[in-house]
Amino acid sequence: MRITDVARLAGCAPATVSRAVNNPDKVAPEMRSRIQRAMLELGYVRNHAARALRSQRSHMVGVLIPTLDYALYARLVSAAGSQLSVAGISTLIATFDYDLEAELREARLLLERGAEALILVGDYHRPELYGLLHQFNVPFVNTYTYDPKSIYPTAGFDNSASAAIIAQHLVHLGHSNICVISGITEDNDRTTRRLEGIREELARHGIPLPASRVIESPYSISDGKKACALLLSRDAPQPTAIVCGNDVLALGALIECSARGLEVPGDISVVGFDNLEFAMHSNPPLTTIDVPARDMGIAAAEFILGKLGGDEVAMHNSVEVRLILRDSSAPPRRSSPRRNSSRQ
Amino acid sequence: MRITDVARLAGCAPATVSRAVNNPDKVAPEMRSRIQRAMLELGYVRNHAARALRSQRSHMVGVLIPTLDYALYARLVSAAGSQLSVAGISTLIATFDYDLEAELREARLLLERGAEALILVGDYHRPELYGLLHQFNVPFVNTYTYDPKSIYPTAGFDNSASAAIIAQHLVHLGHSNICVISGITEDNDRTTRRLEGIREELARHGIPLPASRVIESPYSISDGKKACALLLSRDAPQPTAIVCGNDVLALGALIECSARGLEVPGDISVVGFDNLEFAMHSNPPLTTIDVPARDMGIAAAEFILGKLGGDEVAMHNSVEVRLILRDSSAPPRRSSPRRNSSRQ
DNA sequence: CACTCTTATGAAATCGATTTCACATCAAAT
DNA sequence: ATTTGATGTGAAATCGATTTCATAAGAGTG
Repeated sequence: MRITDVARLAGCAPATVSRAVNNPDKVAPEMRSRIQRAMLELGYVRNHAARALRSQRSHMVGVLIPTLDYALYARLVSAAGSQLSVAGISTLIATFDYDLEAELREARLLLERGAEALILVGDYHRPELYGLLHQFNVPFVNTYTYDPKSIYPTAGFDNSASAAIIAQHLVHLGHSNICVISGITEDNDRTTRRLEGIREELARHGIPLPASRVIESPYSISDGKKACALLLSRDAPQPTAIVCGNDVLALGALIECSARGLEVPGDISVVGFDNLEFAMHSNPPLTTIDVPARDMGIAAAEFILGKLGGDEVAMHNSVEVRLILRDSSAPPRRSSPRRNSSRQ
Repeated sequence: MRITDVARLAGCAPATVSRAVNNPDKVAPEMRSRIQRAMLELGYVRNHAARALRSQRSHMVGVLIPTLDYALYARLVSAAGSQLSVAGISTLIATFDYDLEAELREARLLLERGAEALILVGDYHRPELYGLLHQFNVPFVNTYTYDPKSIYPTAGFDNSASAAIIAQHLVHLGHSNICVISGITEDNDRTTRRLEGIREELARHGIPLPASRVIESPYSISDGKKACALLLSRDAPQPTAIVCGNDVLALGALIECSARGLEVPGDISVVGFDNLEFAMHSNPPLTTIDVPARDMGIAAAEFILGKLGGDEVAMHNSVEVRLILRDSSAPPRRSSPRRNSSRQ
């Protein structure tokens, strides 16, 4: 079922069929409908490999995300995907499980498969990846980060500043005995910067954050629970607030607190980051930072489309994060360790 | 950076480079390493389009799932993906948002892109999809379903029988005043069969399930809450148990019950289906059916690999579901509405 | 030693759609 | 009426790796 078969049935040259498919207005209406009919009759489906080979355009864009788990990146991926698909571009999804070596391997595969551009997450990547991108002259954009000073395009938000917002919220409520459950920071700029942002904001208010008050934890509810348990069983005054690097860890912390009979937010405040769906349904509902993942996906797609179209496009696009106040955060009790420590 | 460049640098014919890449043992070791060096030096990456065009093998398999949300299919996809990747096959992921027309469109795109096989979800598909698959002579497998009588290959489990298991569990506990929150059944064999399974099991015990006791609900926590609220505000004795078509709806129901001051399982039992991660962490932990999504993905991949390799493979593969007993189900209270209704 | 059989390599054809270039036709303009 | 330009179509070259077929060199055999 080749293009020549369609051409034969329609009584024209293959070139004309090709035009009818790719540049309909270059073909006379009568001929066009004849070709349409022939294609339908034969059930013709064009051969993408041949098309890509000759035209040097694959009409595919690669999206390289850490994981499909927890649907964390699902909104970004599907928003970008539908944005790209209206331009006739399909998305190739690849995951690397937070392993930058694997990311490099997958990127190579995507390029081999002809990806015309890449949407990445974060700005920590192996130098070889940037090299590849340069060598192949492939446009790309780092999402989940926004950094106008970066030489690489970004589409996202400032993780450090956003984390600072929620830390500040706790400080303003009166907390000073604060602990942090961070995501694993190794090879991960999002978790690293969020932790930095928290640390800096606390420092700005004269609150130190020694290593003993920070636990890095893998991304799961159970691990969040464990981390929280560890923090609460430290040989030290119990924290009045726990800042979590994401909502999943925060949920784990919430569960651990209630398992220990601690009231949230009465005894202890817990805050998250991401505003996943369950955050508004947890008990109590979670104070968190809303990350507009859809917008990021759209921004990334627009950037890529612009680049591919040869347009002049802004290198950096930011999306708006918002502090979502719910019931998991409140001022510390007056009889809290905070007073103790401030009395010292 | 073409294969001829590598050949020139290595001092051999393009054909030899091709062999060195695809059939290393057909090339003398000395020549092979010369070619390797040349490829590395030039940063050669092979052109997939050309390869696919000539060899008529795309080394790609399509996975067509309803949605990326809730990571419902993430485990299946990633398990299948890693299984396929060891055979040098990449996965193309496409989603259709529970719209069978969209599924058909996406399938066409996948085939156009050269997918050598398709992994599908469920066995409700547009007839045209089966037609396409036949026309292209592309192997495929329906996952999330197991039906040895089907003429199409399946890899999964019997949704009806599995739902019956959990319904039976409630009946054995002594419940007879039972309501159901089902997923949307239109165009969806999984939700349809689960509901059927529940209905049949209850009927087997002489418990009818009139339409007034069943609500179909979209897939989200909020919708689960709403559905539960609707059931609980019916003008009828309150049910002693609610069977939910999946864990997300069950979580919504759990939340709604506790918002109404109903104790689970004291006042009312709630059960789910899927055993997502949060099910063990909900309050109370959720009685549910464990669906081994990984195993399904692996089974599907193995089937596809076998088919592509021309092996004789079993048409139908089942995976083991398990009833997971947790604290959200218990016998009805003696003073429960059940007694009232049986007295009438 | 002649002969067959492997094994390693190269030359050239090939996959199927796109694209360039050429050509014919017809309308508009001088 | 001739020229110019626009438009629609076809012939043939092309994209880059693979594969077939041919051949040369070397290994093994009687």
